[in-house]
Amino acid sequence: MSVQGFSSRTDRMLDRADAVCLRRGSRLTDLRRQVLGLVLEAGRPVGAYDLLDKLRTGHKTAAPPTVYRALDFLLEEGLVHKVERLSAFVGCLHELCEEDDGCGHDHSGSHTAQFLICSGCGSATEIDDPSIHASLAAAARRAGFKPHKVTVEAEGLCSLCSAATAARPAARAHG
Amino acid sequence: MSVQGFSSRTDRMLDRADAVCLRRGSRLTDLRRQVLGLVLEAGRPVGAYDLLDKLRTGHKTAAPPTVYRALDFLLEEGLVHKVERLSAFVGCLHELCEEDDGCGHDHSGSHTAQFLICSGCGSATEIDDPSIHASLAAAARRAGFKPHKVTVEAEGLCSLCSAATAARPAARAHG
DNA sequence: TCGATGCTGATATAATATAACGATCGGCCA
DNA sequence: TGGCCGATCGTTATATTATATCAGCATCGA
Repeated sequence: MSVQGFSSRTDRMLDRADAVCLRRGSRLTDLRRQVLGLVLEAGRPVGAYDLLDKLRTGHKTAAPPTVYRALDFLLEEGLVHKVERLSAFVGCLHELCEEDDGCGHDHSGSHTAQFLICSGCGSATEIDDPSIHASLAAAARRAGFKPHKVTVEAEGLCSLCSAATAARPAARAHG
Repeated sequence: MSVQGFSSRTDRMLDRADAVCLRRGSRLTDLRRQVLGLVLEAGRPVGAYDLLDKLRTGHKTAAPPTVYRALDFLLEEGLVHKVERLSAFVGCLHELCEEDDGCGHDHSGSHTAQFLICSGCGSATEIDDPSIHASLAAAARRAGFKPHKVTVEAEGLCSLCSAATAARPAARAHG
């Protein structure tokens, strides 16, 4: 059971994650569930040591390996992604979001992630554009390269920050 | 002047880099030239502290900021790229390679990089696929996102390693 | 000459990630 | 039942990557 109270939305996503793991014969332990919950609640890329701090509020003994091991598991299962440019982690909404039920993607084992990272507000929006994926797959094939894990990251300004910056050049964040 | 002897190929690339900087009004100082030379000679992604070690053979006093400042400059000028997945740096062949004279790409200020990273032999091949670029630009536009720096990294097996692995599963490297 | 700017030297420290070893828990099967 | 085994986690220590800060020095233009 969770020591911390997560939002009901997060809890539903955790239950989905649980089901996914069950189906695959892997175990979403309390600790892993806790870490995944923290990542999901953050709603933005969050660093391992930030997670560690939060984890410690309900788990005094946690140390770096505690959170890194949990993250390794979650990455392996495709439940979270790492944003390389930020050395930070985000939940994979395509796996866990109820709104995305019918998107048809199967992320299991593909380990591919595409992000639009806003340097204004720090958000990272996961896109999963089939045409980017296809172009990359084609280029790899031409090179005789067999891709295993693929990272696509664009850093720039989201629409809100871009509008805000146009209005007042010193703007740092929106909502 | 270089303290270390670089290959004549590297020297030619350094001269090109010098010309590029001159054209832009930036300065490829001895130190920066030295660091760029080390990156180019490596011929594969190389970590900042590896560079530091090499730099120290001819420059006893070098410290981390020495190499990071040089790398920041080189990144800004598009003369090297950072491979995020490896926290390592490679020369941008499209800027510096004589063979690529007529490729028509203008990388200046675009800060985009696409790599095929082989986990077998540690090579990182820069591709610069226009269709990947176009797909990404289109996806960003649809999201109202203005990309500034773009990273595309596929980790997997290059053709040589893939062949070697098929032949003898324990293989680690080719040539 | 003066100040502004850009580059480097040098020390210290922050931030991110892993190694290594032992303890515990559960399942599995002789 | 008892013992083995693999998976998970606790704990300490350390490795790796990156930045902050301040001082010195050169260059350039006013």
